[in-house]
Formats: sequence, structure tokens, C-alpha cells
Amino acid sequence: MLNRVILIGRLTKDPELRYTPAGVAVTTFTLAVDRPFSGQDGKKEVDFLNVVTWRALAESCANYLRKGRLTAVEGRIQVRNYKNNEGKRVYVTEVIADNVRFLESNRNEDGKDHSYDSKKDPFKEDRQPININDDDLPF
Amino acid sequence: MLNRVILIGRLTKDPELRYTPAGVAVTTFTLAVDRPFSGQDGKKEVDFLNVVTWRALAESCANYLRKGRLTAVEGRIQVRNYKNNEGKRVYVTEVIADNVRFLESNRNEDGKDHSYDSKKDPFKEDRQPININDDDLPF
Amino acid sequence: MLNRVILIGRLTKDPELRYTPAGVAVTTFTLAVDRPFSGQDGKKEVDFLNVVTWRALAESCANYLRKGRLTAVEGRIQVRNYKNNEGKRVYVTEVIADNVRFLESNRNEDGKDHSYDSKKDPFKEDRQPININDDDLPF
Amino acid sequence: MLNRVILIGRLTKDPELRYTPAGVAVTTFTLAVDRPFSGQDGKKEVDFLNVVTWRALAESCANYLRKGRLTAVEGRIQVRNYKNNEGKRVYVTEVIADNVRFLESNRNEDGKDHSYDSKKDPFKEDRQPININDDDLPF
DNA sequence: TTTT
DNA sequence: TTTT
Repeated sequence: MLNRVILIGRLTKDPELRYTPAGVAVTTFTLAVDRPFSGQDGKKEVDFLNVVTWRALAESCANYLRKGRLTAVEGRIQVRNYKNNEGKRVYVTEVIADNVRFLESNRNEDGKDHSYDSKKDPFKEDRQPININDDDLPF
Repeated sequence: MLNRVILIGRLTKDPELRYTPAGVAVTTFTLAVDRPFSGQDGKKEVDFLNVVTWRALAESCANYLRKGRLTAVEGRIQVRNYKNNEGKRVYVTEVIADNVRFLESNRNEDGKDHSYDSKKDPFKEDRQPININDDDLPF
Repeated sequence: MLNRVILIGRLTKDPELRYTPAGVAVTTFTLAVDRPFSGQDGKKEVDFLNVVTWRALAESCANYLRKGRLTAVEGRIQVRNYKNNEGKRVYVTEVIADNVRFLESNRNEDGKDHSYDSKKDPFKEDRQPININDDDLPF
Repeated sequence: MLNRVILIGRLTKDPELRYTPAGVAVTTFTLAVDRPFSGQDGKKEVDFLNVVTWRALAESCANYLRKGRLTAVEGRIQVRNYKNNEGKRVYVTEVIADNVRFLESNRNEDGKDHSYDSKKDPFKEDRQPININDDDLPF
């Protein structure tokens, strides 16, 4: 009935943008989130949490997030399951984000409006995959 | 750096209480959390999320939660991994709760203080397992 | 940049539905939220938090919430200020809800779809006030 | 029964550290939190939210937070009331923080452990006020 | 001004 | 009373 997650962490790699066959943008990335009180007893503990964003938010994440950037994410936990190539059902837990805050902006700050316009994205075609099934997404 | 989850859902089964060899109580249960807008397009979508509680909270959850009860949980997402019996690394995502609210109380309301006292628990010994390793918990 | 609140508590009175001159529904109510650890040292501490909902959500809150009902609210904190009749600026803090969960339903459960339809609301006209200014809302 | 707030914003001024007569540290500051979608229709909307921290957390906030710093706060909403000098009851809403994350560290990064030690604080005595009542705190 |  |  209620399912809310808020995370602050750093991207482990650059985000990955893909498109479903229907042309819907989906960006995935992993956040490294340090556990509280890590480091004081020697061991540094971190959770690596997978985040999924859709549509306009996916495109702006692909554009403005980069490896190592401090990022806040709001969303909900979702459990997805699929059959792997051995026919076994696998369960994957992800955070479906509906709000992402870029806490560290680009170095080359220019004061312009950075809202993403996919029509002006020169790399959009390069990123567009061809064999994704909308029901069984491959991330 | 920040990792906060709040869930409201219903228990899919009675909670399970175990003890580590060191005698630390740990209770696990699964919450069924309906996704928003489920049902209007026919399909009812639900996430089944695993929750873990420790110590005093574990004991009070074992005592007062039951299958079907509406329950609120506050905590953080954690990813645990272990090697399965085929030697393959398996990743398990759980919500480690630090606050649990019983939104539906027992039918037989009696007005007494319901804070759990493990010394008075007649079932404690029955529930106590013998072969749990504190580092590699079996849930 | 991020502002998220989640509350669970009970309505102190029935909710109040009003309409702006432009016909926008706005419902307000107060949640009594018990503080943690209240009661053990004798004193029972409660926060009374004002909640505001708009449009369709306002109408369904007006319809299904009642005094005493256990309710979950998701939203953000907002500080509104206005000049009182002595010309002094007054600051009011409210939770603007975008998600409300009715944790205690009506006794007369009927299994029907309870999504609110304002066109079928026989009391809508009665509740419609005439002298509310959209910019300076009177709650 | 549940009361959780998460904010990310910037300090409007340096934080203020005080001590109760019993010697308990309490730090207060205000976060400027931009509302979503601000700026696109011309008007930039902000909420100014008062935050209160206690004890060790108060001391580390006083030490490491400064005006303008981006900061994440976790806590609960509390409504405090007192009689003002005209004998009228005034209600003040604050966020009582139990977790604060410094999202922008000091410029002079040195890699050292920055956990606050009040015994080594050369300014502690200077900051110690004398006429605060523990029950009716003056912020 | 307040709920169970 | 307000931050970038």
C-alpha cells in the first residue's frame, strides 16, 4: 500500500541508457551507498543498489549523471523476476526512481537550462538498441 | 550515505523467529505491498519484500505480527550475498527494519503493556535453532 | 531540492472540503501522530500536523476519511505565510499530501470501486463555498 | 505513530549552537529547500525549514555545517508551542533531526577523522550560554 | 482547538 | 529574517 525509498550515494559507473522497441527510454545505474558507522571499526560497508528510471527522467539521468557523482534518488522498491537461460526463475530487486537529484553538477557549469531534449541528442541513435523486448527488459 | 525505506503492507505468513549462536534474536517476514493503480487495468500487481528485524524488535515482531496483518516498516535496503550449494554467489535484497508499527492489533485487546519479555516467553526454547552461524545467517 | 514526509496517525476531526473560486477542491485535516516512546515515562506526547490535499485526492479524502481513522500520508512540508488582521506576518507549516492511504476502511465494506466521482457527489453543491481567493486560501 | 522527514537543501546562515543549563548541546539552522518545478514559470519557490539537532549530532553540525552548504537531514516534524510575551500561545513547527549528511565538505579537505570531540573544542566555553531553560528552549 |  |  505504501512503498517509498530515498537513497543518497555515488554512481559506480556511467549510467546506461536503452530504448524499448516501443521507443521508451530506460536508464539504469548502480548507487554505492555507504552504511552508517562504516569505517570506525575498520571495515567499510557499502550497499550497491540498482536504480531504474524511465522516459524523460531516464534521458536526463543519461545526460547528466556520471560515474562517481553524488546523487539522491526517490522511488520505490520493486521485485522483478524472469527465467534465466537454464530455465530457473531469478528474482531481481531494483529501485524504480521517480525523482533524481544531481547533487554534484558538471565542472563546466554554464548557467544554461539543462533540461534534456531528446530531439537534439546527437548520440541518441548510437544508444538505441534493436533487440529489447518491452516485457522482458534485459537489465 | 543515506538509505531509508518506508513500507506499508500485509504479512504473507506468520513471522519466523530464530536465534544466532550468540543468542541474538532475528525475525524475518515478507510484506505484500500493492503497487499503486493496481486493479484498474485488471492486473493486480504486488511486490513481495523481505524484512529482517533484530533483537528486541525481532522478539516483539514475532509476538505481535501474524499472517495478513497490515504493518508499517521503516528501515534501509541491504544487499547480502553468499555462495549457494553449487558454489555460485547469490545476491539477496532485504529491508533491515529499525521501526515496525502494528497497524492492526490483536482482536483480544486487553489494554496491557505488550512490550515483549523474552524471559517469560514459553516458546522461546522451541524456536531456538542450534546450527546458525552469526556471520552467514540462513534466511 | 528534496522534501519528503511520511506520516501515520489519526484524524482529530472529520476532514474539511472547500473549493477555490476556480472550482479546485482542497481538503484539510489534522493528524494526531503519537511520538515514539510515549507513555513509558507517564507523559503521552503527540504532534498535531496539518495536512492539505488538492483536486481528486482532496475529494476522495473528504469522502472516505473520518475522525479517528488511522491514515498514512505522503507529501512535502510547506511553509505558507500571510498577513493577519493586525497586519502581522504569520507563518503556517503544513504537509501538502500527494498520496493518502486509508488504513481503516469503512465498516460497511462492499468490495466496490471507491474511487471518487465528483459528478455523482450529491453534497458537492452544499460544500461549495463562494468567497475563497485562490491565492490566499482560508485554512 | 510514524513521522519521518527527509530534506535536502542549503543552510541560510551558519548554524547556531547553544547549551541547556544541564549542558546539553542543541544546534539549530534553517534549510532553504527549492520546490520542484520552480523556475519554469518564472517564479522561484523555496521553503525555509527549521532544523533542530541535539547532543553529539548538534556539536558536529555546529562544527561542519556552514551557510550555503548543501545538506541532507533525516528526522521528524515536531510542533512546539509556548506563550509569547503578550501571553498568546504560539505554535512553531520544526524538524528534529536524528541524521545529518554533509553533502559538501570543507574546501580544506585533509582526510582526517572529523568526528567532533567537545573536549578539544576551543570555542565551547564561548558558545555556552547561561540563561536557557531546558523545558522552554529559546530558539 | 485535537485522535485511539 | 533567508540558500546556490
